[in-house]
Amino acid sequence: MARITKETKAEVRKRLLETAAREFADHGLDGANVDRIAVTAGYAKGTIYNYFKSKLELFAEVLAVGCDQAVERYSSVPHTGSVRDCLVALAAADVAVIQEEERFFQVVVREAMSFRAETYPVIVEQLTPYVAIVEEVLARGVADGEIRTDRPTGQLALAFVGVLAVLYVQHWGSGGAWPTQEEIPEFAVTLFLEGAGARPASPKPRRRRTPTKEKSP
Amino acid sequence: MARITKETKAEVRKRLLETAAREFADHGLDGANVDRIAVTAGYAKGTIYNYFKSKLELFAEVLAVGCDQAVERYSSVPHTGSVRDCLVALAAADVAVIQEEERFFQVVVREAMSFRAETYPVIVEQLTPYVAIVEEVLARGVADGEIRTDRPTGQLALAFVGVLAVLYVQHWGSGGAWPTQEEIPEFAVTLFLEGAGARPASPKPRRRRTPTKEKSP
Amino acid sequence: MARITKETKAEVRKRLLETAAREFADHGLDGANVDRIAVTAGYAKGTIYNYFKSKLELFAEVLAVGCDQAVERYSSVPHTGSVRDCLVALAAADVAVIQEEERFFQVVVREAMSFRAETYPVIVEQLTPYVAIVEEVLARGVADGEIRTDRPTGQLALAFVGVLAVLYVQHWGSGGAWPTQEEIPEFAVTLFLEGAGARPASPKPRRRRTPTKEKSP
Amino acid sequence: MARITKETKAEVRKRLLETAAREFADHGLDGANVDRIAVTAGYAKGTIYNYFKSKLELFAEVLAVGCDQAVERYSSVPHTGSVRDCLVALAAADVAVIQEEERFFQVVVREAMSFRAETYPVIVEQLTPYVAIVEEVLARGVADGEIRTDRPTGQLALAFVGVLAVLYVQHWGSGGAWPTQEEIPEFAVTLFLEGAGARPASPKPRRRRTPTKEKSP
DNA sequence: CATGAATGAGAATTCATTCAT
DNA sequence: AATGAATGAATTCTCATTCAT
Repeated sequence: MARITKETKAEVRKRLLETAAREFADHGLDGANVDRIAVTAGYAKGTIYNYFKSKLELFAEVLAVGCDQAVERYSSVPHTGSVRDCLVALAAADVAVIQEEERFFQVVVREAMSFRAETYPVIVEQLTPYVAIVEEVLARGVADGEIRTDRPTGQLALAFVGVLAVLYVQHWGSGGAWPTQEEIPEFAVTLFLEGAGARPASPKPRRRRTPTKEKSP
Repeated sequence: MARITKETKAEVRKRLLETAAREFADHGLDGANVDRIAVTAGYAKGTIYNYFKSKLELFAEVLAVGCDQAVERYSSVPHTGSVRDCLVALAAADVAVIQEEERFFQVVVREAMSFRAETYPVIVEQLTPYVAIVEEVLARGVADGEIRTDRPTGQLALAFVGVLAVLYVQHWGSGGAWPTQEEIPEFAVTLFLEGAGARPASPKPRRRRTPTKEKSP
Repeated sequence: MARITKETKAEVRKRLLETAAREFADHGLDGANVDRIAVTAGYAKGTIYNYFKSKLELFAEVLAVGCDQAVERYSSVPHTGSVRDCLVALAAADVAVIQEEERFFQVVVREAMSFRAETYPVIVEQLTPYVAIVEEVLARGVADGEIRTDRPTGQLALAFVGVLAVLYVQHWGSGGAWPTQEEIPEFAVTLFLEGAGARPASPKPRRRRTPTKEKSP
Repeated sequence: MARITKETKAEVRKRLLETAAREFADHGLDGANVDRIAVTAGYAKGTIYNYFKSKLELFAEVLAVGCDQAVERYSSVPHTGSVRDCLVALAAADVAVIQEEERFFQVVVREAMSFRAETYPVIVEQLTPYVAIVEEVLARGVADGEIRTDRPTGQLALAFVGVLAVLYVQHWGSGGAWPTQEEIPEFAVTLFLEGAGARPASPKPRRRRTPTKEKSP
C-alpha cells in the first residue's frame, strides 16, 4: 500500500474529513464517535489516528476545511454595487456554503456557543476572515452614507453575522419552515439595514434604491 | 408527618435543582456529572433518582425553573408606553435574569443549537412564553404603526429574541468586552427597530416618538 | 447493597487487593489487566474504580499491604542475641513473608529496578522500614565490635538487603534450585558477614560465637 | 552488487540495533516503541521487520550485542595477580561497560528480574560468559587458598555478580549518590571477599595483600 | 529491500442507572 | 426515602504487525 501515496493519502484524508464532518454535525463534538467515523468512512478504527492526532485535532481540521471553502466563496463575491447588494450577495454566498454542509455549520455555531477553552479560539480564528470582508463592505457603506455612523463598523459587522446566524438557527430550529434558505439573505439584510420599526414616511420604504440615487439625499 | 415530609421533599428537590443548575452551567448537559450534583447538594447519588427519572429529565426541570423565573420577571414588566420602551424593558428584564445565572443560560443557548431530538423540543417549549410576550408587544406596535407590517409579528418576535441572543453570544465571546451587559437592551432594540442602515432624511430619524404621533402617517 | 457497608466493603477491598496482588505478580505492573482483576475477584470492571482511583493506586495499595505484613513480621523478630543471629532471624522472617507472596515480591523487585518516576518513590517509601530495622541491628553490632566500622551502617544495611535480594533473584531465576528458600537466610548472612574470602588463620574464624563470649574483647 | 548489499545490510542492522538499544534503555521492553526505533534510525517502520521477526527478537539481539561487547571487555582483563586484583579488574571492566550504556543495562537487570518465560532464558544465556570468567578466577583462588572452599565456585561466582548488581541498583536508585561508579569495584570485592563482619584480629585485615604472601596459609 | 498505510485487538477509565438494604 | 455498591456499556487512543506496492 505504500507507494501510491500522496494522492491516495489525500483522498483518504478527504474522505475521513467528510465523514467526520457529518459525524460532528450529527452528534456534536462530544457526541461524535471516532470509531464510527473511521468505520463509516470504510476504514478500521485505528486508521483515523494515522491521519489525525486526536479527536479534537480532527475537529479542528474539519472546521478549517469548511471555513476555507467558505472564505473562497466569500472572496469571489463581487464587491461592487450598493452596500445592500453586496451584503445580500455575501449572505447568499453564505447560504450557499452552508447549504452544502448544513449539519456541519450547525456544529460550528453550537461549538462557538460553548465557549470552551479548547474550541472557542479555534472557531473564532476561522471565522475572522468572514467578518473582515463584511466590515470592509460596511466601511464602504459608511463612506457612501448608506451605513449609520454612530456605531463602529466592526460592531456592525459582527451584528450582521449574528443576524445571519440567528436566522439560520431559526431556519434549522423550525425544520426549515421559516425562514426558508432562499429568504434568509434578503430578510437578514433588510432586518440588519432597516430594522423592524415602521419606516417613517418615505417613498419606497424598503427595497432597492439604486446606489447612485442613494448617494444624493 | 405527612405535611412535613411533603415540605421536606420539596426542599430537597429545590436543592437538587439548584445544584444541578450550577453543574449544568459549569459543564454542559453531557459534561454534567450526576454524582457530583448529588454529593454537592449533600445527598447520595441514588437520591437524585428518587426525584428525577433521568439526567435529561433533571435538565428539563432545571430549565423549566429557570424559564419560569424569567417569565415571571417578564410578566412584571409594564406593557405600557411606546413599543421601543416596552422592548427595552423586556430586554432589560432578560439581561437581569440571565445575569443571575449566566453560565446556565449559556448552556441553554448551546443546547438549543444542538437541535438534538431529545433536547430541542424541551427547550423550545420552555422558551415559548417569552416569545409570546414579545409578540404581544409587537402586535400592539403594529396596531400603533410602530412596527412594520410586511412581516408577521411571530417572525419579528423570533427575530428580536434572536438579536438578543446574538448580542449575548458576542458579549460572552468577547469576555464581556463588547457589548457590555448594560448596552445590550438599548443596542438590541435599536438594531431591531432601526437596523444598521443610515436613516433617510426625516425630522427625528431615531428615538422616541410618542405613540400618538406615530399613529398618523 | 448500601447499608451493609463497612465490613462488607472492607472484605471486597481485601478480595480485590488479593486478586490484584496475584495479577501484578503474574504480569507485572504494566502487564496487569484491571478488568481481569475485577472479574477474577468476582466483580464487574467498573467496581474496581469504586475502590481505587487508578491502576497505579491499586498497585501502591497492594504494595502497602504486603509491606505492612512484612514489617509486622520483622518487628516481631527478637532483637536479642548476636548480630548474626538477629540477621538470620530477620532474613528468615523475610523469607517467610516473601514465600507467601513470592510472585508479588518478584514484581516489587522488578518495578524497583525500573526507576520510573511514578513507581520508584512509592516502592522506596515502603521498603524504608525494613532497612531501618536492619540498620538498627547493625548499629548494635558496631557497638559490640561485631560489625566493621569503616563503613556507615546505613550503607551496610542496604548491602545486606541487597544481598538478600540477589539470593532471591538467583533462587527465582534458578527455578528454586539454588539457593533453596531454606538456605537463603544462612547463606545471606554468611556472605554478608564473612564474604567469600578464605578466612585468615584464626581459631574459629566463622560461625556461632555466643553473645556473652563476644562481649568481652 | 552482492557484497555492497551485504555490507549495507549489516550496517542497517547495526544502526537499528543501536537505536533500539537506546529505546529499550529509555522505555523498557514493553514501553519501547517499534515505530520510534525505526524512525529514529532513519528507516520506515516496516524495515525493522525485514531484519527482525518481532520486537522481542529485536530485544534479544540488542541484548546479545551488548553482552558480546561486555564479554570482549571482560576477556581482555588480565587474569594474573591475586584473586582480589582480578575481581577488582573484572568489576572495573564491568563498570566501564555499563557506564557506556547505563540505561541499557538497567533494562537488562530489570528484565532479568521479570522472570518472564520469553526473556529470562535469553538473558541468562547471555550472562553465562561473565559468570564463567568469574568462576574461573575463583577456581584459581580456591587453588591458591584465597577463596573459601565450603561453597561451590559456581555459587560464589553468581554471588559475586549478584553483589555487583546490587551495588549498581543502589547506585542507580540513589541517583548516583552512593555508591559512586568509582567506588563500586572496590566495595563489591571487599564485601564479597570479607563481608561486613568485623575481622578477627589479624595483621592486615583488609586490603591488598601480595599474592605471594597470601599463598602461604 | 524499503515503505508506510491499514489493521484491529486491547486497555484504562468514566458514569448513568439500578436495586438491595 | 435515602443510600451507595455494583454494574457494564461506551469511548478514546496505542501500537505491534502485516502486506501491497
